[in-house]
Amino acid sequence: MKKKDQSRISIKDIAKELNLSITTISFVINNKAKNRISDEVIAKVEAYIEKVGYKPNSSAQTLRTGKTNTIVFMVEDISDPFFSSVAKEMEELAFDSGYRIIFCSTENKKSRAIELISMFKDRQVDAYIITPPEDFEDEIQKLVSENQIVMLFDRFYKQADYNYVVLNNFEATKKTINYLVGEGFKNIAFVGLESGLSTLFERFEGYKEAVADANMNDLSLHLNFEDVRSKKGSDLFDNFLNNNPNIDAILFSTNSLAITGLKVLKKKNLEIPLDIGVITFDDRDLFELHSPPITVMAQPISLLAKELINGTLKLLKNKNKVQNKIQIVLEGNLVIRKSSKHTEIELKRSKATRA
Amino acid sequence: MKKKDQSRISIKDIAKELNLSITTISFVINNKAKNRISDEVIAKVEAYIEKVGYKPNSSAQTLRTGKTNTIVFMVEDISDPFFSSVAKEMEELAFDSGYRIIFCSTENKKSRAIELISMFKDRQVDAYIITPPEDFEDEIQKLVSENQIVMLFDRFYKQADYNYVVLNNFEATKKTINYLVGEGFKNIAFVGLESGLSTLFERFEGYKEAVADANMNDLSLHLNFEDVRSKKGSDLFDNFLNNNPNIDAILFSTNSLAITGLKVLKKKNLEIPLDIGVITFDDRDLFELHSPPITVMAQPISLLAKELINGTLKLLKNKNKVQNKIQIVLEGNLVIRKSSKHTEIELKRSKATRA
DNA sequence: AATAGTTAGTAAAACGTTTTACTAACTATT
DNA sequence: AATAGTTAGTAAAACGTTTTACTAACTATT
Repeated sequence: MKKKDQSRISIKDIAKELNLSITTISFVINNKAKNRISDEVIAKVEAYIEKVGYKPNSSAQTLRTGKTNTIVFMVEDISDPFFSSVAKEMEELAFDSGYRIIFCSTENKKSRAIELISMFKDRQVDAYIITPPEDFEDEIQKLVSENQIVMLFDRFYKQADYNYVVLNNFEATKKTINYLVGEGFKNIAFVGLESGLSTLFERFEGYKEAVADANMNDLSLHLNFEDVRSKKGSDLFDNFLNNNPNIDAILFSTNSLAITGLKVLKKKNLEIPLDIGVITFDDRDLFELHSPPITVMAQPISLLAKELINGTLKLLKNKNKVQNKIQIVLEGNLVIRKSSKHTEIELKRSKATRA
Repeated sequence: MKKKDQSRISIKDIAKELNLSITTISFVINNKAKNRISDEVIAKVEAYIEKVGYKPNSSAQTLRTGKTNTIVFMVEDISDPFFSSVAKEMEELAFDSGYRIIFCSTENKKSRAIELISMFKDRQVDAYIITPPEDFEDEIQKLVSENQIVMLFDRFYKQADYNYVVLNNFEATKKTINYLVGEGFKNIAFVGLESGLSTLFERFEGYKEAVADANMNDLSLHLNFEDVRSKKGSDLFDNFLNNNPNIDAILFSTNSLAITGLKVLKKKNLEIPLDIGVITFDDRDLFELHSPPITVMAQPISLLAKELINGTLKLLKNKNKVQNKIQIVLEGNLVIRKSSKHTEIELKRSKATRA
């Protein structure tokens, strides 16, 4: 019957079929028909759309309106459970609002992040949720100055006026160290990353302040991002332990660092917490199932996802209006397990004495 | 100078600026200028494009050509490390070929998968890589009959003629069970999912055949997908162990099942492998770091990602030509660790005797 | 009866590309 | 010198929407 039976139906087809103009069809589709088009016609059009299962062509809509209903979520590494679990919850929330999330990984590389942004600009995404790699503020600034909607996640630039959703890393770390001090640990080490990123920087600052408050020394090791999962990283950590035999507890600044670290501790046959207490940022099944279970400073995944999506949707809704920046700082949640309990140590010691 | 200085530059702007037609510009952009447009003009246009940083508007291209350079990757759960690590490698490979991957999670729900496919049809993605949920063959069939490019991943429909990249689950499981038999385990249990999905079905079939070959009994438990991470799942597994006290080894059919299972084993204070040997499908940091480290039947992540992308790109390239189905079956890789070694058991026993 | 206002629509332009069918001007061939 | 072929381009239509500016036919008001 139809000329091109195999391709999708368009507004034009509907208009022809119902003997109406495409304008009328468009008005009905976009709920702009009230007080303009008679109720009967509206009903007729809606019924026909329902019947044939018409769906607008989104590239045509995008071409015309400039909107894509797409939000990009650019993280360091989508296979890191912290990022992928936030991603999954965001996907869920955004879907209900008619938005799609596109995920991608920067590998913490500036050049890759620039390439990705350039590609997404071509695709006219509506908003950018970005976990910026090292040395990226200029690019963020550029994006913002081009009137794009930008939300920073996990790390931000304190001095400037951006939208962000982050953890209170400084306080979370202080709380963690204070807890260790309270448990009676005397030489608390910090294993972090060589980095200017706010997240990592603030965690280290929190550590330093808490340690100083307790009249303890700064015992810290900082690896390069690319060494964390390599032999070099393991070796550096191993040496660090050898050179500082007095260390009786460690805070790992990221979950990847903790995994590398735990492997080394295991190889060295160091018993947790008897020989060394352990705490890490970010919760994972791994830490819960570890023997002994590892105490963690957990980030509120669901809340982070919710704030990111709500914030971004709000920015989208009020685009082109003057609006306040969205700046949200959430608190971390210390989950205490056996790896950091001094009571465990005493238990073991008393057993050893009895034996 | 320009009328609309803030918006992006278009072909029209370039044509006007260089006193050429938009056709000419388009030919140069799309490398169709050879033998048609003089070398000087080509050079001039290319230089200008470079200078102003022109990038084509992709929704206009999509509207005109029907292509989006986008591949959707629909998995069960993007926060499952198995899927997210495949996703990450695919993203990398696809990027180099000018394609973008869009990830999304079905949660193994048919209705959700249908919604997602409908949305992606509106967005005219070029290809679908799908980990289908339960009872989804009709939908896949429909998609294929609409002349869409569809590649199945992880699970497939054996009787029909689809494109797929999967593990040889049957052989992988047989190999695993044969290994356990060789180690001297006598009552080997299988913990799987109640499911018609080929992956899970074949794993169970492999188990049954291997166990029968060894003249052992089928000792299996099958949970519902939604119970795996819940208390109900743990309780069912706990009861299963209580009701079958003779079990001396377990194969978990997925990594999530193993995590649930390991938590229960820990709570019950069962020692691995002394009280019970453990093997699971899929490798994760968790299994390597576990005490004792858990033996796994690992899937070849990088190879899976490579085959998926190469296969899909090939399908895209030869679209509308007659072409063979892409049907790839990869072998699993048994990584033996202490959780399944009978030598470990003997070591412990001899120690116990000496004590 | 003339005028103003309302109702129920429509025509046409535009978003930015790609591609088909054309052409003017030159060059080579008889 | 006429013709055929080639070179180097261009005009215009089309993809499927949204939206502005218009209008014909009523209805209400003076």
